Amino acid sequence: MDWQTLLAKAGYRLSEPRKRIMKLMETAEKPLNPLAIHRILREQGIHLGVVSVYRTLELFFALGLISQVFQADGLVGYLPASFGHHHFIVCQKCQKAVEFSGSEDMRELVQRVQTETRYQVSDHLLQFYGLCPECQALLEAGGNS
Amino acid sequence: MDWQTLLAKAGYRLSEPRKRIMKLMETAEKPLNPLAIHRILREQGIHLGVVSVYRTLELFFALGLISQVFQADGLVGYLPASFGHHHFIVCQKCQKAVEFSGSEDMRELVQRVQTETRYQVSDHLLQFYGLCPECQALLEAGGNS
DNA sequence: CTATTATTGAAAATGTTTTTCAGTTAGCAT
DNA sequence: ATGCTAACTGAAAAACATTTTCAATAATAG
Repeated sequence: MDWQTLLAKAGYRLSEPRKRIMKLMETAEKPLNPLAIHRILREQGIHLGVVSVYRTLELFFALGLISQVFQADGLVGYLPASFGHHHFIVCQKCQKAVEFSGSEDMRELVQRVQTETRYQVSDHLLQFYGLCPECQALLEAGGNS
Repeated sequence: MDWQTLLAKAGYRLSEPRKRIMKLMETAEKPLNPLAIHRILREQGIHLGVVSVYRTLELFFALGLISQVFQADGLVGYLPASFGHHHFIVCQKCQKAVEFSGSEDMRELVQRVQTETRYQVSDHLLQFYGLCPECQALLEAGGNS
């Protein structure tokens, strides 16, 4: 089920700004924050107000259509969220973000944390940082000179 | 080694605002953001500028003396960071945050992510959300009525 | 096609963070 | 203990980011 169907089923309209914003995020390789989205779309000649960006992101995030991605520089950006449980890994050099799946591997850790803290775990935030293949290759090419 | 020694060894001074801010975070059970820290200290009769709060948090974070804690409501707060590898679990009801240790349990996941994405993992962001013992107890007490 | 109302964006308002710079203070040397 | 230095402070201003207000526009159901 694509995002447009999900949006309609949730009772929201498919407006032009919403389409443009989602399309931009779908074609972006790195997370984009509200002001960056606004600037880029303006540069592309698409006329929209910054408040629409904020509202759209807020709605899409609430509906689970997009995910927050925490960049190494402290900024928070957004990228489309695929169906099911997923997280992102972000390149510390070029900010390119790629999704990886699931949380099956964390069961032991969750158990330990629950035992250790006596909290009842219900959710988690997980993200990795590292170097993407391309930046690794650049680094290795530079390292050999 | 306590935070004061670490700060001195890094070449920074132990000013009154810095002491007050750290003390507040040390006695807080929930993460505090810059404006909350400023407000609370002002309410306690401690006169300091909001810019000192921002600068102090920035420095302490850079030195690893405090950690960012992502609250369920989307806000980011800070709490003292203990030595070594650690993360936080935050109560979704009362915001109380407790630290838990380490990342030994994540080795398998890291391996899988590296294989899956071909990224070279160097860091990660991990936080859990759930109910603290006290809120669990309150919920159970309410559930039985 | 029309009517309805969700959605938009400009402008204003509000909130947050950073810069500037003169005054204050932590801590080192004597 | 005292003096000195430069790190640090905070008020004010500036800059930046986000939200509110409200009339106009547009998506979509009938």
